[in-house]
Amino acid sequence: MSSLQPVRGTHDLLPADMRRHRKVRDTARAVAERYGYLEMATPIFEFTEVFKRTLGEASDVVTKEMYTFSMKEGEEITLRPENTASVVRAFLSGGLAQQLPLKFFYDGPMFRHERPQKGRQRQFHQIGVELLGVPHPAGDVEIIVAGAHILDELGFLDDVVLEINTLGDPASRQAYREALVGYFRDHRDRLSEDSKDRLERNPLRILDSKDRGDRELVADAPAFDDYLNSESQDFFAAVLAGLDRLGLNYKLNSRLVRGLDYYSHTAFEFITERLGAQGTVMGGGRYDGLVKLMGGPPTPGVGWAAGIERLAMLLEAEPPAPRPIAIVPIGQAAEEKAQTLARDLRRAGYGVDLGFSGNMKKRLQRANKLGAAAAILLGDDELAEAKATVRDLESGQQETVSLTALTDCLARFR
RNA sequence: GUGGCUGUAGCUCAGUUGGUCAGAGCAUCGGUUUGUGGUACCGAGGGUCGGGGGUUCAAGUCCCCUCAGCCACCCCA
Repeated sequence: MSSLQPVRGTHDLLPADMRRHRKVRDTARAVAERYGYLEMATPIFEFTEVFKRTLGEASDVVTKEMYTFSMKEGEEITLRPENTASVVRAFLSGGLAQQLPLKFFYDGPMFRHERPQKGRQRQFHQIGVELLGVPHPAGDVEIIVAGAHILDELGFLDDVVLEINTLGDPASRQAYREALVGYFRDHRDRLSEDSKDRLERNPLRILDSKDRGDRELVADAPAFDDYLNSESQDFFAAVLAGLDRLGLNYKLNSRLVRGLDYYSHTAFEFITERLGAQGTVMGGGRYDGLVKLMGGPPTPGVGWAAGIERLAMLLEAEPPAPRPIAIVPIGQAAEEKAQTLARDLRRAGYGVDLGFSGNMKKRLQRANKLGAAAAILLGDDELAEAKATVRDLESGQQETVSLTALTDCLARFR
């Protein structure tokens, strides 16, 4: 392997990629702010314990996907594999429990040592929102609707379906889980290898197995509905009613589950067919047990996270690069004048390209390549009269104006 | 982590049964045009054929290992 290759599963974001990412981030942040979700950021690493405790010792992420480092002082730190645990940690560190409810938006890199694939990298980026302190189904509804709103603003709500399910409250969950484990234990020999493993670590996930044999077993497995107590049923019904009221379509999917114990009630994913197997573009749910699990006061929470790379891939239009105005000096005197002119125009708010070398032809070629909207030709002829020639690079038309009138003349290229 | 496919100039690719097979288009650079870009024409540079090892008189072409990408599983955003 060449040391000049980027580390497996990492990618450089060159300007064109960056523009797509920024489009996603900026759109998401702007929409989130309309719902009152304010941007915040946590460090990209935390004490390993923060993730171990919350994600569960047995979870895939903790057992094999974390980038963990031992520091000289004996501390163990981990590059964050997701952001919810960090946000809750910040909530507790900052003593924010007095200010509920809280609404946060974040974006940033996450790290997971998985096998790379399209839409799945080892360093990837997420945007996300968290709503803390709201026990009502209206909170779930707001979170989901805000997510849909972002997808809509990005232009691909139609390419995505919202799948939703309930995991019930802890009591319902526990009862169902026991019934499920009992059922699958009785048929253990018919389970796939993967599912035998899941049976110990995360039995609910068996429901979502793609294995044929598993699916046959699942078909006759106990149904969650029979174990949902009335409170849980009412809660879910209220969430769905809220979505209905706001006109957001969804598809019930009883196989959609979350493995971790702190999850409860609502679980949802926005899924697209356009990205192959990595079709989940935004996913989240309610995590009423998390804050307490981390040692804080019992505090309900709901949120989602979305993969920026995946969303960026769905973007139809290439976000355009900024179009500068090119200054093309001809001759030594003009070159010096061009520097002060560039300064003045930039201060006036224009994007200005001033090349460092080359004759007129070269500079015009460069201006064209950059997509410059206009070129300002500065030669001896113009300088002698304190004028400049402004050339519209689209139409090819040009006119000579006095330097004092230049800013006005350029206004249409803004 | 498991299985499968792929890897030739900056990019997209062609290279037939191992023997002028190191090529094309685009891009880049130069010229036609020493005050006018985008079009056109002419020309040039650029590749240890992902890397390493092996088989052979001879390997881009066959074998092994390795790295990376892609697809699926797993997991999830």
